[in-house]
Amino acid sequence: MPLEVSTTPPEAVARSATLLAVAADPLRWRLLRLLEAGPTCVCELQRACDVPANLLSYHLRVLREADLVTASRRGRWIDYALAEDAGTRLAAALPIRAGAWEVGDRS
Amino acid sequence: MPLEVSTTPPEAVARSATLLAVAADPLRWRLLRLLEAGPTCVCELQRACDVPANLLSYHLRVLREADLVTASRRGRWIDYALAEDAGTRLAAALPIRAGAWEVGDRS
DNA sequence: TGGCTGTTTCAATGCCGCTTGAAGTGTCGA
DNA sequence: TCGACACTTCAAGCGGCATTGAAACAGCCA
Repeated sequence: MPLEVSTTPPEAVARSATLLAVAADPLRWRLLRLLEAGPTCVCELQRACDVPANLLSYHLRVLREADLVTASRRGRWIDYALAEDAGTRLAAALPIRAGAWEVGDRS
Repeated sequence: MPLEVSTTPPEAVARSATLLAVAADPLRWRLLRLLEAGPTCVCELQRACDVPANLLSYHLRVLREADLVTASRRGRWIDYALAEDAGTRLAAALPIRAGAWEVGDRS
């Protein structure tokens, strides 16, 4: 018998991997980190990141479609904010947990 | 003054993003999860994942080069195991932490 | 030694995501 | 209504990474 482990369903693996991939881009990583400080309008993000506006917009869209951030228009500007569960969902998407090798072995 | 945040150095961002990208592949995600149960030889991983041997070897190499796993030969077989700090390093590579929105807003 | 299994490396291909330039939408002020 | 500003969308182009097939390497056993 070849070591029976509770196998994770393929679509759950895909979801986790995809979510991690969203955070695994340097620019998006930075955006998430910036937004941790609170809602921020695009122009401010742009000043902080120094990238062309359309590129910024593209990556913000990726974050939005992953439901990691939300956007809301305020007059002429658009504020982006971390989704409430963003941190939780990212942490949950990791394949292993910190210190896991110590507990190990759920039989 | 445009919201002074302690900015993360570019190479640190790159390291984190790269590490996350390693975990963000479905097959590698699965391998990490499998290895969480303890050291496992390649042939067993192959049975669990159902992928060609050379492809498996490629992804194990990626994990090895990211220092997320270690390999050790045992006779004819090669055992792979999670690196001790694998979980810690992955968790530390996330741009935001769970529950961060609650503390939020340092004005 | 020769053959077999387990595992890795090499070379080549194809696809997907990042980047870029240009055009489009929406809002405000003159 | 016109123009300026903030931001998004569209259409290519390019590069890197995952995948594949074939060959190489390493250890065991006859």
